[in-house]
Formats: sequence, structure tokens, C-alpha cells
Amino acid sequence: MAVTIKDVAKRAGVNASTVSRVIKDSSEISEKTKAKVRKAMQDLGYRRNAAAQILASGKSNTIGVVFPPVTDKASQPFFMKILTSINETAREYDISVAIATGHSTWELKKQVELQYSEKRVDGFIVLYAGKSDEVRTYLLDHKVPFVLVGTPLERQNEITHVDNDNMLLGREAVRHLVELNHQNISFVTNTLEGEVFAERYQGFKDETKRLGLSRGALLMDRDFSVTDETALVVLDDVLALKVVERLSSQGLRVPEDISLVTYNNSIFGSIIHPYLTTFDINIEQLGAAAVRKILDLRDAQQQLPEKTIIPFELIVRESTKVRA
Amino acid sequence: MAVTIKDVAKRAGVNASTVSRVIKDSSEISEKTKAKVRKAMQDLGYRRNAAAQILASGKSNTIGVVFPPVTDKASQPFFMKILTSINETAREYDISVAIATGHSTWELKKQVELQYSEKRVDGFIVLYAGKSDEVRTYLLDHKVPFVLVGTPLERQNEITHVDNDNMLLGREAVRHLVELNHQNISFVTNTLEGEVFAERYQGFKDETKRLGLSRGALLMDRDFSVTDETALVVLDDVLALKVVERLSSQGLRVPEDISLVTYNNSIFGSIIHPYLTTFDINIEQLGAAAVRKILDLRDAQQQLPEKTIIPFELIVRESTKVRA
DNA sequence: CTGAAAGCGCTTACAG
DNA sequence: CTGAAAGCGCTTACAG
Repeated sequence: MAVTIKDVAKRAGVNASTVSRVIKDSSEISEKTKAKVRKAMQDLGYRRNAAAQILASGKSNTIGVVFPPVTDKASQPFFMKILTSINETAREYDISVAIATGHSTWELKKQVELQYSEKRVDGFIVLYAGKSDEVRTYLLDHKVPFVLVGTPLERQNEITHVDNDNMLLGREAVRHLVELNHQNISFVTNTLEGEVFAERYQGFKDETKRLGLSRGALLMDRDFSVTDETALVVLDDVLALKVVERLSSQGLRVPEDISLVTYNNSIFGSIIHPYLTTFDINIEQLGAAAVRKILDLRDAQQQLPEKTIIPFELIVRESTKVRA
Repeated sequence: MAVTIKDVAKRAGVNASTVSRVIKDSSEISEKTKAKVRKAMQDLGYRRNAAAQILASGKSNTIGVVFPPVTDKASQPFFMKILTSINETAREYDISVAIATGHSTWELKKQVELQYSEKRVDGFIVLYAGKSDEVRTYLLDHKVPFVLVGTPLERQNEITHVDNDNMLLGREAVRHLVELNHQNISFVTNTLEGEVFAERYQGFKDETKRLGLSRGALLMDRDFSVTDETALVVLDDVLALKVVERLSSQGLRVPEDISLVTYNNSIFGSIIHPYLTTFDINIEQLGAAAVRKILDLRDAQQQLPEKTIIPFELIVRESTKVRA
């Protein structure tokens, strides 16, 4: 059958345990022996058997990625992008990725529990934050290592998480618009829930207040309309598309009549004109940082929960301009 | 540590091998013994150790899902949707899912090779079709079980694949428009490559020809414009958004002046008006069928490559109307 | 229908 | 620096 450690050992004229040590590049082994063994591995085309290694070592070297329970939400480009980034970073550390998806938190919890109890994974990266749910409760209760992408609304102090600074994101949007000479600025949202809205809006309010420009939030619903605004901060790209359309039906053009800055830099922002001025939230780094954190947690190099802030970048495109 | 098969055996007063047989619900074991053993498993909270099972059985019970090499492409909703569907179907069969992502076919091939040679996966589902590449060559050359989602352009006869009937999809689009009394219909594309374009366009041509309405394809580029068309068939949702915009800038409104039918029923089609009339290609079923096929292949219940056709459904929304 | 035993391919104290 | 041995937790012929 396949080439095993024993075959390599025989060919190299050493013991199997030595081969094992060479595989993990143990500093105990002399360079000479290492070279000899590596040559034998080469010659034979040796590949480790993952299952055997996991069983013997007790480490799965696999992390589970938990998607949000709503399938619709999961089809946003964000998730595929971060999954790619997680997978690539994991590979650098020779770690595999398993996934948990489902239509409800109950299903998700079942999967998470199964994967962990069958020792398929060493820990999890959870791709949704906000309020606590069954999944998180399970992880916390059973002291399973995990990191959250986003900011938890509860027990924030006990959860290692990775996120952008959404408050700052709120403030910076205002700053950009004010630099373009805008004064009458509103924040547009289609939800009042979730930590993303809460924090971006808070940042928006803080900054407008600081500048003496205080305004409220506009809810994007049937009755949405603007009054004297010359600029808007919109919660995300997809919503921004709808806002542009609505404004247009009210005879307002972006950016000629009204400027608009939004978030996420997803593909939605650059399909049709005006291409959207948007904050890139650096999904690649979010994913990479999440992987590093979960590995730290697993190896207990760091036990205290901490928050990692990922920088963002303003992408100026067509939806904002200087107020005349 | 964790509860093992031995603990269960002791508690149930049987041999470990009997417990193992109960786990896989072997017909050799009496119902009485099964009940006894199951009770013991319950009491002890037994969970199998996945790695041990894989090592001993030689089956990983995991399938690898290979994403296309371009990250941009991978962020289309299609991929996350099918991944979800694959994962859910796999779960029904007690199968895990591993993923392979990368920026180049070379990276992808490296991963695929690694996963297979380390015996992490039993086979693969490849999420992109078209021309052959390193990945597919590797799989074919090494006789690795795999199924393609989409239609291969080469060696089609040797590859098990799952796809919609794109030719029929082309014809049906014409049919829908003709039913609405349209006669001057063109096909709009932004690429001349790929089997999706080739087949949908072929179907379009066949049907228009049959009806004596023959027209060519319009390439969506800088110079795009229509002449006497009253209806268009557009290659996909995202392109359709751009087409609507371009038409609008030429003073043509959809569907008042020109009808438009497109494909994929992605989220892009229902963000802004006109919501697009589109064919739902049934991604869930594509994923589910792919899983079943790869399991069949693995278990060699069926060795001959075959094509599985997944049905589609026309979703009529706002972008098509009866020609006055 | 059930048990005893060997084995899957690694890792890791323990010795030297 | 290297080897011999036990063990990780299962599965699966082989016997009876």
C-alpha cells in the first residue's frame, strides 16, 4: 500500500521514531540523520497519514469555521472571502479547515458539538457576532477554544474577538464628508439591531456632535426620504444601492445632488454607476488574524481573551464629491 | 480522558468489537445486545474518535470541495450557496467536508494532492468546469474519484458531472420572450469563453433560428448598444444589472421599452428595480447531486462517468413584459 | 451472534 | 543524538 514511516526508516537505516522526529524537524536529531531520512522520504514519495498522526498526537490540527445560521446572509461575498483567507492562512501553519453551516443555531450547535466531541477540530472561528446564541453558549460552557469575527454584545470580556473599529469607521465617514465641505449629514440604516449598526452609528453621532452637526438616523423603509441633507453615511454597500435608487426616484442624483459614503467594499459597490465610495474593512486580515488567535488560544500561549482591531481603508470612488 | 469503546464495552459487559459493530449498526448483532450497548453509550456519553475510525477503516469519510482559482469569482454568491448545500447533504451521509482554495490552479493542485495523499479525503467535488487544468489532470491521471459541477470542455466522456441543461436554458429564455410577443431578440454576453456562454448561446441560436428570428450575440463593452431589439437574453444577473444601466443611459427603460431575461437568480437580481426575470438554476440540487455522485463513485457502485441534469425554474419578475 | 487478537501509522516518554 | 516499546481508539478477518 502506501509508503509508511517504517518503509522510510528501513531505507534510511534508522528507527521509525527517528523518522517521526525528522518529520517534525525536532532539534534533537542531527543534521546528518535528517538529511539521510529526508532523502529516503523523497525517494519513496512518503506522505504522512493524517489520521494516524492525529490519533497518536491527540491534536487534530483542524479548525472549524462556523457560518451564520441564515443562508441568505451567508451568500454575501464577505463569507466566501473570509473563508478563503482563513483557509490560506491556516495552510501556512499546516492546519486544515472544517466548516459548520446550517439553517438554525440549533443545527449549528449540533455540528459544532459533534466536530468537537469527535475530536475533529481543536477549536472554532465563529463568523457572526452580536447577541449570544446556543453555539456560543456551548463553546463558552465547555471551554472550547474559539474566536469571534465581529464584536460580541454579551460577555465581551470573556471572548477573544477580531473586528474593525466600527466606532472609528462611523467617525471617519463623517470626517471624509466634512472634508468635502458637507454639513447636513444623516446616517441611513435598514436595521436597528446588531453591533455593526450600533457601533458605526455611535461613531457617526459622536463625530457629528463634536462638530456641532448633530443629526439622527434615517430608516430605509417605504417612507424613506431626505430633507436638507447633502450627504449620507449608509450602513453597507447593498443598502447603498437601494438608497441611490430611491434618491434617484426622488429626483436626487448621486453625487451631484447628494454624496454617499458606505462600508464593506464588496463587489456590489462597483457594478453600476455611481461606483460607491466605501470603506474596505480588510477581510483578508480579519481572517488571517482569526486563525492566528485561535492557534494561540489552542496552544495556550495566551489565555486571556483579547480584542484585535483590524485597520480599514477608505476607497474613494464616484459617490462622494465636494459640496459646491 | 474521553470515553472510549472499551469503557462502553466494560459497562455493557461485552467485547469492544461488539461495541464497534453496534456503532455501525451491523446486522450481525442481536437487537438485545444493541440495546444494551446503546444504553451504555448513552450513560457514558460516548463519542467516537474520528481519527481512530479513519485510521482503522481506511476511509476518511470526508470529501474535498475545490473552489475556482480566482478569488473574485469565488466571492459570487453561487459558491457559498453550493458549499452550504454540499455540507448539508454530506452531513446526511455522515460525511465531512474539506475545502481547497487558492489564487492559482497550481496552488489548488498542491492542496488537492496533499489532501488526497495524506488520506484526508476520499474524493473531490470540483466547482468549476470549462477547460481542463492542472487540478483536473491530476485527478484524472491518478484516478482520484471526483465530480465536476458544470460541464467539462474536454474529456467530457470520462468525467462524472452535474449541471443544468444550458442549451435548454438558452432555448427557454427565447420561448418566454416569444410568448410575450417579442420577435427582435438578441443575446448579450461579456465573454466568449466558457461552456456556460457557449451552451446558453447555442440554445438561444437554435431556438431563434427555428422560429425564423435569427440574431447574433451582442458583446457588452464600451460600444454596446441595441438597434431594433425589444428583448434581450443576458448571460447572468450581474451582467444584466450593467445592461439595464447602459440601456437607461441610452434612454431605454426596462421593461417598458425593452424586456430582459437573465440567469442564476442570485441576490443581485432583486436589489434594485427592475427586479430581474431570471432562471433559478437550483444550486441546492446541484450541490446535493454532486455529493451523491461522489459517494457513488467512491463506493464504486457506479464506475461509468455520467452527466446529471438538474432542472431549472423561470422566475418572472419585473424585467419582462408583453410587447405592446 | 460474539469474542480475542492483530493491525491501521503515527507519537512520545523512557533509556542509554 | 537515537532506539525499542507502548499506546492512541478504532476495525476486521478469524474462530467458535
